[in-house]
Amino acid sequence: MSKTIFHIDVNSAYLSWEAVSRLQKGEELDLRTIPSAVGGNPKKRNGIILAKSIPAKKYKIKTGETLHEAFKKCPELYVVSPSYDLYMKCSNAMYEILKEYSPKIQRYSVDECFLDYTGNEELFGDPVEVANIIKGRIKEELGFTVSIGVSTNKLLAKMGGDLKKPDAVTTLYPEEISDKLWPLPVNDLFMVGRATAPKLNKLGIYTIGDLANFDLSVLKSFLKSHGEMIWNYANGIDHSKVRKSNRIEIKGIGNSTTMSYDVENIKEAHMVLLSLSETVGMRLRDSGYCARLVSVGIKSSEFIYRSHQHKFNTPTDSTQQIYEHAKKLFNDLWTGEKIRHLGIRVSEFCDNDMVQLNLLDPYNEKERAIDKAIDNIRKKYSSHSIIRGCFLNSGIKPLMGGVGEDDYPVMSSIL
DNA sequence: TCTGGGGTCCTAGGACCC
DNA sequence: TCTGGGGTCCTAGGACCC
Repeated sequence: MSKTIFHIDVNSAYLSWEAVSRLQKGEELDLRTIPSAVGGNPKKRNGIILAKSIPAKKYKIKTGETLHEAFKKCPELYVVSPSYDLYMKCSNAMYEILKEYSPKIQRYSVDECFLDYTGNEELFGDPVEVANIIKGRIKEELGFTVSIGVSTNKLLAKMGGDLKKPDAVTTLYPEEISDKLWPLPVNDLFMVGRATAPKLNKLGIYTIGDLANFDLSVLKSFLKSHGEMIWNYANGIDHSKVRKSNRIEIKGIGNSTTMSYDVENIKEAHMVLLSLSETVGMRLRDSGYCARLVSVGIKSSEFIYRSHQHKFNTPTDSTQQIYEHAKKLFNDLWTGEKIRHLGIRVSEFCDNDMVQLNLLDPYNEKERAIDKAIDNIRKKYSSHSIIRGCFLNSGIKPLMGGVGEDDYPVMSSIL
């Protein structure tokens, strides 16, 4: 029996949500009606556009470009800083509406969900009509617009929703693939990105249709399993399930930062690592896991990225231990190049069952108690209510991670 | 290209074991 | 001492997503 899947995607999510929130607070101005954007700190060299309004789009402002570039194109661009707590609230509110139409919902990202509508026709009615009702309710009750794709699997629903934005419901059923999907450029296909598209072009593949009708075995010899996957996608084949998730199970936690200047001495680099360890450690403990793999990555001023990782037998969630591992990895990795960007990631999780841990772990209870106490103070007051002394007057932020602003975004509890 | 930050998955090669 | 092949684990790096 064939399934019925919806893909729901918030249009320019961050910007829409900022606009709605401001209107609700009584502001007159609707950010969506002027050239505006959500972006990182414009004074820092790494400030970039995270989302833009439709009027901003007319100035050819693109997501991901620097604020500097954007201002050159549109000097009067109105830029606001991101507020992740707000986005999580909006995302949750949308999820609450979706839940009324099916229990099988996968929260794919903060602004995207898959919904398995299979078998619910008798309860709520025709899929396209219901998709329109959902779209209308979100607009009416929450104040922002979504695009919904309707089809028989997740891939087609997602590609379908992309066909028309904003504020639209679009079907992409298997019998519509050749008309609606195949004429599109191949890089519009999910999982065909910057690296794959030129390779496909070299094989004479320019549209999704070209890919769908290309010889699979030849494609596989060039692109291995990735080739087979995108060939399936081009033909509308996808057997993945809507994985029910009111919270997504996470596999890794990482934070990284581009420094406001290139770091060239080891002491400063270590401070940045400590700062990142603090954020990663807090999030890890908050998630209820311990990790047994730590990796460290460096991006040089020439944009060359390298990483080292280390796996160990005793899982940990201690800030201090994460930092010690990170420091060792960094010292192995660093050859003295100017450092633009540093990152730490932990993965290979297991539950942080206390009893077992205390038996196995040299990381003593005192250390654990300190981490816990600090976490509680930060949760109760603010993330900067307690910081390490070494950061005072150092010019280095004591808790790094997250985009732009100083506040550590507490997202891990839901995504 | 004055190129962010947070994720996931895959592959290749080396080490090590039987 | 030279030689094998298969399996698993670990690490580095690449590619993609939002």
